[in-house]
Amino acid sequence: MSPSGSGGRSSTRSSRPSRSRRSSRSSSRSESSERATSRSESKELTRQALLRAALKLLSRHSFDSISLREVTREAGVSPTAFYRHFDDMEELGLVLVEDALGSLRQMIRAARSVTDTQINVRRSVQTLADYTHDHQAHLRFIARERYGGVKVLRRAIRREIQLFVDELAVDVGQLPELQGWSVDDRRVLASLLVETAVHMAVELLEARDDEHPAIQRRTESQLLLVLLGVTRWQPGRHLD
Amino acid sequence: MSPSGSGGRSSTRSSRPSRSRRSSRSSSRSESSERATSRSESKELTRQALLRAALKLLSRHSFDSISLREVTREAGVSPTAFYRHFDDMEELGLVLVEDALGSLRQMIRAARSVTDTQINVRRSVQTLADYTHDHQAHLRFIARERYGGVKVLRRAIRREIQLFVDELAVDVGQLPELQGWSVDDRRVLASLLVETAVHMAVELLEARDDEHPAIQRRTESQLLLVLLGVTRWQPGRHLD
DNA sequence: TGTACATCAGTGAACGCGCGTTCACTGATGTAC
DNA sequence: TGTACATCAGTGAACGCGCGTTCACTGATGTAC
Repeated sequence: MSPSGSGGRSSTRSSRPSRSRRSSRSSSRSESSERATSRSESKELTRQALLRAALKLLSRHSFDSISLREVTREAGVSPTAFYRHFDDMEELGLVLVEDALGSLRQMIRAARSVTDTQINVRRSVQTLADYTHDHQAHLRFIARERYGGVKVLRRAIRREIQLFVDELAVDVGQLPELQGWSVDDRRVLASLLVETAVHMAVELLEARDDEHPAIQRRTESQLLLVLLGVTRWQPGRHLD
Repeated sequence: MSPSGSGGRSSTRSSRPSRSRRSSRSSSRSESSERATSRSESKELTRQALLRAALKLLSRHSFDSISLREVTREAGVSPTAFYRHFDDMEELGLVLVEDALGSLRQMIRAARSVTDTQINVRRSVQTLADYTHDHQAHLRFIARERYGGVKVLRRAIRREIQLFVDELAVDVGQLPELQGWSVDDRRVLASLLVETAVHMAVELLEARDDEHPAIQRRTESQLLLVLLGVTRWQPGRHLD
């Protein structure tokens, strides 16, 4: 049975074509087979269906509490098929973290231009908000598991967020106002910016649509407040 | 069987005296019975044992994934005894949220004096750090379930944190630098301070002991950065 | 104080259910010639 | 192109287990007189 096969157990599931994936003309293009990767292609489709199914379940439950059988049921596949793709749920979880942090990494990169003028703050916040809207499932998963019940996932998320902060710390070092700031001072700023961005993202996920503008405006103000502080900061002098 | 009774299923459990709770002299103090509340007292002990057991399990797992039987096993009580105290796990969870937010409320109150001078920042951060250390289980639970898989808990936590922010927003309004700030501006500041405090708390919970000083110092710097921004903030002028 | 009855916190057996994992299997896809 | 064999993604039955909840119960605590 294919991921979208006729199992008929989960009531509403998006159907995808599981056969006839080759729509190009059948004229022999070359000597190699025209549809050579068919088996591995369909295996990959099932793998993606499992990941998508898990992500869907994770919008309502924490990783800790979803079962292998639930995931395969949602994916339209028998429980045993799972083991063709992952050793266990934990391995699937780590793949999800990687995928999701790809999203988060892009989001944080979009925040890089935050540290300049007021216009940029507003535009960057809008970019972050759009990104959040387009990657709700991944971001919700990250927010949920960042302090969730599965240690290995917490660790993986924590490590990646630290990398974002370090990256942003290097980046802000190029701004004129921050000449002469120590690495530590730049990390202080970077983590505050990242946390404020992440906080906006998770607030947007929790909120009703009509609350979004207020949340974005609040985040804009908070970033401006921080940036005003930056102009008065005396590197290394505040904590003597 | 009492919470600390001879069930003998969970291997290491702290034993508490379940009898002889009256240590005061037996001289008839009044006409009413000297140990009249014995039955309700021991019921309360079991209730507390269930809550404590749940909190202990929640240090390693999310609420979503712990079972009623696990909780009663940890509490040293039969599964059916649970229903003498709570309708279901969700009800127990809401009680835990209330208890834990009592802790968080005190913690945030300790942060109120943050908004003045550098000395106060350092002292307030230390107060928050001490508080975190003393209420690890409650704070971990809040951090985990704030964006966790159980909607009713998320809602309860979210609502209470919003109350903290509002409370702090009123409080900072009395500072000389904030005269003339609108309610919205004060809330912007208050939520930034609360989030920074909460973030420090959860970072401390995740970190090794030797990492704590660095986390506290970073938080001090972040709060100072924000407070520097406050002195340059022009109420209502930044978002025209 | 003593006795007879009521209350009720906690018990233990039983139930049907979904779980993770194993196993031998099926049949379409892929490959060698 | 055609045939014979190999590969392997996905299947379905089976297992033992822990789950939430029900039920009739026990016996210590509480109360009325």
